[in-house]
Amino acid sequence: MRSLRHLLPSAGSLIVFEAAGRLSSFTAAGRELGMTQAAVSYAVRGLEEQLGAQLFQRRHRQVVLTEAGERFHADVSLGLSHIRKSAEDLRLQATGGHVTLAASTAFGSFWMMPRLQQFRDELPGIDLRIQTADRDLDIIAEGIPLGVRGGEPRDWADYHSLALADEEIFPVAGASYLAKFGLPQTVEQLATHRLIHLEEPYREAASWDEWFESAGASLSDAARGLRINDYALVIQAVMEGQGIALGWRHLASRLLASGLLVPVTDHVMKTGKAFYVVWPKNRELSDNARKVRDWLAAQA
Amino acid sequence: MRSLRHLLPSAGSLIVFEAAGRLSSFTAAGRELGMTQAAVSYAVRGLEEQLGAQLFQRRHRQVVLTEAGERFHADVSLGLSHIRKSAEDLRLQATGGHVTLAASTAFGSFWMMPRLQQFRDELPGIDLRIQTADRDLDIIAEGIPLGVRGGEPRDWADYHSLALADEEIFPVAGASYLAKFGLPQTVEQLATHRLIHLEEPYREAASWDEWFESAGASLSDAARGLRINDYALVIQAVMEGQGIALGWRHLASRLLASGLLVPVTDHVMKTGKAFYVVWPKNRELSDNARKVRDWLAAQA
DNA sequence: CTCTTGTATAAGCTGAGCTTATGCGAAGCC
DNA sequence: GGCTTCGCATAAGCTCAGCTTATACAAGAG
Repeated sequence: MRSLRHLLPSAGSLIVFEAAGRLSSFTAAGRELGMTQAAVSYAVRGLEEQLGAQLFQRRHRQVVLTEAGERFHADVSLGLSHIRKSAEDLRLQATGGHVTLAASTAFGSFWMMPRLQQFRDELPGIDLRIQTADRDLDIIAEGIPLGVRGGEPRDWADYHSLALADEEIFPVAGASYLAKFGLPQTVEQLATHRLIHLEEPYREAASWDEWFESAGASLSDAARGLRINDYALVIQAVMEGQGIALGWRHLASRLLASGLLVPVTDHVMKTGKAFYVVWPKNRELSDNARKVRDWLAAQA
Repeated sequence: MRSLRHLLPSAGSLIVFEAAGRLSSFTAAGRELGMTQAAVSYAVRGLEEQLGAQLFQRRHRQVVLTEAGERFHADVSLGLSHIRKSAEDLRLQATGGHVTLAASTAFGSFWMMPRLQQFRDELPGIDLRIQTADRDLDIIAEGIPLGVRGGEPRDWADYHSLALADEEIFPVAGASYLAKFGLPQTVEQLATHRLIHLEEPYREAASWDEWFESAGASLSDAARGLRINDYALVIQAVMEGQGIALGWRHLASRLLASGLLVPVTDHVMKTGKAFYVVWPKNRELSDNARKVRDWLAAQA
């Protein structure tokens, strides 16, 4: 089986051939492709010579496909249109219509979803796609224009970044839990309640131990309580009254505002880290991706 | 809708991309395509830049398609394989396996068919295709390598030619006709019989008038008798006893030898013309086409 | 630690892929 | 019939896209 590279004088001559056959004219094909008639003539002739078959009958001021040319044209036309559609989709995704944002499930659910209507109102015509994952995606490698990450920008040498929110962590409980067990008034009381622990396998997240330490206390039995490996599920459990969990302000703020979640104690742990929208240094953002980035930063 | 020519850095980069994705290696792709690894790297990078999307993750000693790259690869692979198949078929037809011979229906039926087994025995492995038509095809324009024509080579400036048979014409009848009406002994008697006239719309063929004139006689009522516009049908009618028709020696010889046709009178009209195998001056014959040509000429 | 090997990239080369200009011929028009 | 139009083929010339060779670097393997 021979490669097309050996079968053809150049792959570009296929594109030229397709246009000439469709338009029955070398001059019209040249116009469409931004070339001269002479270049089209040479390209078609090169193709005919390499394939050893006459593809066109040359008529007065016109060319007509031979029978063999007709068959070949049908196949080439089908193949190229397939490829063109795909290339256009890919380019659209990369440079236009679609913009993909890679983020955690929790960010998607609790930060972006409550703001989606606003996003649509302010940036109509941009098709935003959230790609969630249980780890921070290598968006450079994946060809995704934008991501949201927690941490410190100095750890991401290949990325630009803009801050979205500082990392502020405090306990949150659901109303039904508090109605049943009462609201803890002090850090010490809190330690006696049911605590829900987040255990993400890939992302580093602050734990209850760290929070109590930041409050100048200690948790005597760290093993007690529910353990869940997805923060979105943690929040669901809290709202259903299964216990108290640590809340990240930027994620919990909408739920707090609506009363679905209630802050517990007045101690807030500030890690010094923050959440950022990031994008690759090695590639220019499309106009739309830049707009999405700027919109995100404006929510800070 | 943008042309592929504007969407891609070069169409050739599609072929390179297809191979690299299939082989997960720029070095292996270069080997297959007869290029260096560096050229592959540049081609893929050009494609990525033009499309604005990362197609591969670069790993140690390996490349892996991104999700976007996978989708694009599937489409490119499908499109290119479609085109490759077609190009291979076309090239095979033009240069190898298939050889097409353009000829009249009569030549195909009465000259070639009786010799086909012999052809196959002597030139096994060549797929000969007879393309019949009611006129002499412009085989240069149609991209057909060989043709059979009656006439004079000086009328075909663009063709080479080799003689197959002189044009010799005499009346032939079927056995059932002769059993019923008797065998005409003289040209004058012949004139009283049922004569079948050939009226081809495009090819110039000798008529009964011409034949009688060559025999020094005249046909008093040229309108009398069956008129048929296809010589193969003329011969069928003769064999079914509908009348007597003019026979061309090179076409009728096998039928005469088997007794299906009987020569009438001993007058033979020689036009000074002949039948030739012809092929275009502007293009080299493939090996197989040359073999077919030589085989045909050897039947003379 | 050394070695292997496959990707990226710099520097340089060259001929494929055009361009401009012109010739030719088939149609159409008057 | 002569004249005009215009689209294909082809000659001559140009140039930069598409390579090549050489080298740097890094991830694995042993």
